[in-house]
Amino acid sequence: MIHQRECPVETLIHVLGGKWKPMILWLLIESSKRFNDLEKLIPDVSQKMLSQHLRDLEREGIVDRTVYPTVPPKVEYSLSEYGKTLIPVAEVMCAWGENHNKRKYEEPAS
Amino acid sequence: MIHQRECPVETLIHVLGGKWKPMILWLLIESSKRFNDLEKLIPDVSQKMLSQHLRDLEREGIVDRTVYPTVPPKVEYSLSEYGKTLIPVAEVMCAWGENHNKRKYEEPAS
DNA sequence: TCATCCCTTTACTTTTAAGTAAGTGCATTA
DNA sequence: TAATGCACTTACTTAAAAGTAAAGGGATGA
Repeated sequence: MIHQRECPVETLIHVLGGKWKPMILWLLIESSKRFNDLEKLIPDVSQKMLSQHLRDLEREGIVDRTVYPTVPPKVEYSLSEYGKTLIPVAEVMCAWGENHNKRKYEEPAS
Repeated sequence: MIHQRECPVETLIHVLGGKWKPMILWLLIESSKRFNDLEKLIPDVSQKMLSQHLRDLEREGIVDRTVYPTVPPKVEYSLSEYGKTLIPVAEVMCAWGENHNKRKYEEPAS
């Protein structure tokens, strides 16, 4: 499982690597959401960054983008079937991250 | 396990987030290594970046730094006990990343 | 007629990360 | 005397990521 010269950990980190992508993924794991919903749920994200990161995730096949041709337009973002393969990974990462945050909080002077 | 407002996935990505940290972790999972070993094993890393990322990982408690007061100096970097908690996480991330790379290779025009 | 809503895109600026090159210290070897 | 090896650090430059502000398009409601 472990080779010397390649490090696929980088791949995952690259896919989820932007400043906002983890949060977007997290919210879409919960349920599909519209652009505006995400904008409201992610404090301080700019429309540009949200749009850009959603397009990145779409390009990787992780997120599906469904456009309903209504007026005003409605666009729904959801995890693709492939994107759902990230859920267990995200959960493991989440668990470690939560523990790490707790650890930092408990012993800030180490 | 899933909360609305926090996303600990970000924590992990932040800890492993630099350009070289995943590779460093990967190599240290395999075995402890010296500065020069890492430099040779990671193509194109500069001493500055290697040093900086090692210090980051040390600060997070993931990597132990052992100095042997010999001349020339010998410094060994190894995974700390805490750092070893990252191994299963890295393996899950690695597995997903490998699959993702394969997928990309198989259908580059999706 | 004018503003409104939603989902963007574009042009420009600022911030952050990474790269480059050189230098440090000290003991051993040539 | 000078060069070598190891493990860095510092100062400076460049590249990448993110932030800001504004505009667009097209139907609907006031």
